[in-house]
Parts: sequence; C-alpha cells; structure tokens
Amino acid sequence: MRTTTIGKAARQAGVGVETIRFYERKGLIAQPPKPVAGGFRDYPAATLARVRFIREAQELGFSLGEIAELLSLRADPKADCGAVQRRAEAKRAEVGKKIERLEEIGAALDRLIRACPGQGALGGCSILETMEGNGVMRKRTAS
Amino acid sequence: MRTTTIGKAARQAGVGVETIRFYERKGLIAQPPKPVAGGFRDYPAATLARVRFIREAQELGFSLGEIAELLSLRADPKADCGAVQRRAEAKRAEVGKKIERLEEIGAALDRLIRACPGQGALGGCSILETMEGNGVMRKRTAS
DNA sequence: CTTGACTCCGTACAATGGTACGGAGTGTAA
DNA sequence: TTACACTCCGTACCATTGTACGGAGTCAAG
Repeated sequence: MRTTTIGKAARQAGVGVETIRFYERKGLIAQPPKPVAGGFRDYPAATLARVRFIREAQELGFSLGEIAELLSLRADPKADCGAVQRRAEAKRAEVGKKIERLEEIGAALDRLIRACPGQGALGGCSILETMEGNGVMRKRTAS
Repeated sequence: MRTTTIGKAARQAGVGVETIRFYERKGLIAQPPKPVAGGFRDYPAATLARVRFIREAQELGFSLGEIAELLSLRADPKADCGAVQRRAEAKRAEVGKKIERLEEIGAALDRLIRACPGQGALGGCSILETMEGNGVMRKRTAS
C-alpha cells in the first residue's frame, strides 16, 4: 500500500496537517522517521488512532496535558503497577463525575423540551431554572 | 443581607474576580448596576449560579459560545417554541454523544485497571489498545 | 521533463479564555 | 479618622491550541 503521507493522515483523522505537526511538537504523537531512501514520512494507523482519540477527549473537556496522561497509562509489566492503577482510578473517577454532570444537564434539557409546548403556567423556564433544586448546583455557604 | 461584592461572589463561585469581569465583558452574565447611592455592585445569587454552570459546562468540553447558547434556551411563551425545542434537542443529542464517549473511555480505564495486576500474557496494554477492539495489536496492514 | 500538488521545516500570527497591574475611589474596623 | 482591604476600570499580558506562510525539496501524471 502507498505511504500514508501527512496529508492523507490528516484527512483520515479529520484534522489539518498543521494540527498533526503541532501534536508531534508537543510529543503527543510520534513523528514517523523520514525514509532512509528519501521521500515522505509514512504515518501508521496507530498514530491516526491516537489523533482521533485526542480530538475526542478534547471535546470531552480534557486538555492536551490531561490527554497525554491518559495516553501514558499502560498496564506494562515494567511499570509500577500500583502507581498506574492509582492514576487510572483517579481518571476513572473524573470520567464518572463528568458523566454524572452531563446526565444532569441532559435531564434539564429534557425538562426544558417537555416544558415548551404546554407552557403558560411555567412562564419562562431556562436550563438553569430547571436544574436548580436538582442537585447540580452546590448550595452557597454564606460568608 | 450584606451586599455580595464581586470578591465575595468570586469566592462563592470558585473563580477569580477577573473571571467574573471577563464573563461580564463577554455578555455571559449581567453586570449588576452600581447602586445609585454609591458603593459597590451587588451580585445576585442567580448570577453566581450562572457562573458555576459556566465552569461546569466548560469542564464538559463546551466552549463559552456553546454555553451562551445553552443558557439562552428558554421555554418562553414569547419565543418561537419550535425553534427553542429544536435547539434544545440538538444540544440534548450532543450531550448524549458525550456521555457515550465518556462511557467508552471509562470502560477502557476499567479494563486497564483490571489488566494490571494479573497480566503477563497481555504485555503492555494502553487505554487505546483496550478501546478499539484491541486493534493496534493486530493491525499491521498499513504500508 | 515539466507542471501541479504535496511534503518539510521554521517562524509568525491568531482565537479563546483568562490574569495581572495600576491608580483612584470606597467601606469598615480599630 | 486612619489604615487597610477591597472595588472599579482600562489596558496589557499570558498560556493553550492551533493556523498561516514561505521557500525548498519530492512525487506522480501527462
């Protein structure tokens, strides 16, 4: 098969060429070696998977730094298993919290959608109003 | 009750004073009027709730622009109900997708955590490898 | 063997989301 | 009534995350 040049790689991953290069500079993905015979770099599928994962994780509110941590978690016999596990569990907890908060927002949106056609009594009901008294917002501690 | 000055408001919302001002400039929250009698602005609880919502939504991967859209959704008899509903449903779908993707990442982390102590056969298993049907191990086809 | 599209690399510029600073005004507790 | 913390406002600066540009090299088709 033909070499997957950076342009093809970018198209397949749904990003720009410059974004790939940027991730290389940041160490988020490896830069494939330049063929000894000359020519263009060949981007392996694994690197494309990494790029897709990065984009996805970004949309879920992880920074590139956090994503690097996620990607560096490996259940490797070489590594200190306990440490990896602890980091993974911390990330797992973060993910769980995000899911919970998204579910609250989702529920609020559902209420908003249902409130709409049969309104009248409600008289102006925003997503924040449907969320209050519903646990998303912590109570204020006076000061 | 004492006036909730911008500093108290910021502390209660868990952000910096400058962040509040920044959101005001961006139109994400209203700037309370300066008391006619003189003195400092008084930040109402509703504004603090908005700020907390903004921070939360940001951690879930929404940009300030998207958050403004979320906050502008209102089941208001005045508004075009159908349009609001459609926008709310689009947001709801986005939220659902985020939840799904987070659940995949969560499941991958769970597998990674379980793989750790009893491995040996697995020999190096990252979050990416546990995610896509363990694809990276077999897929050598690119070249 | 030329043309056009693409790579490569370095540097510069930009949008988003804040943060910091400085000087003048204000509130309040000692 | 004075010290001190805080507000107010404008402007400047900053990190993160890309995007754009320009010149030289490379590849593939016609």
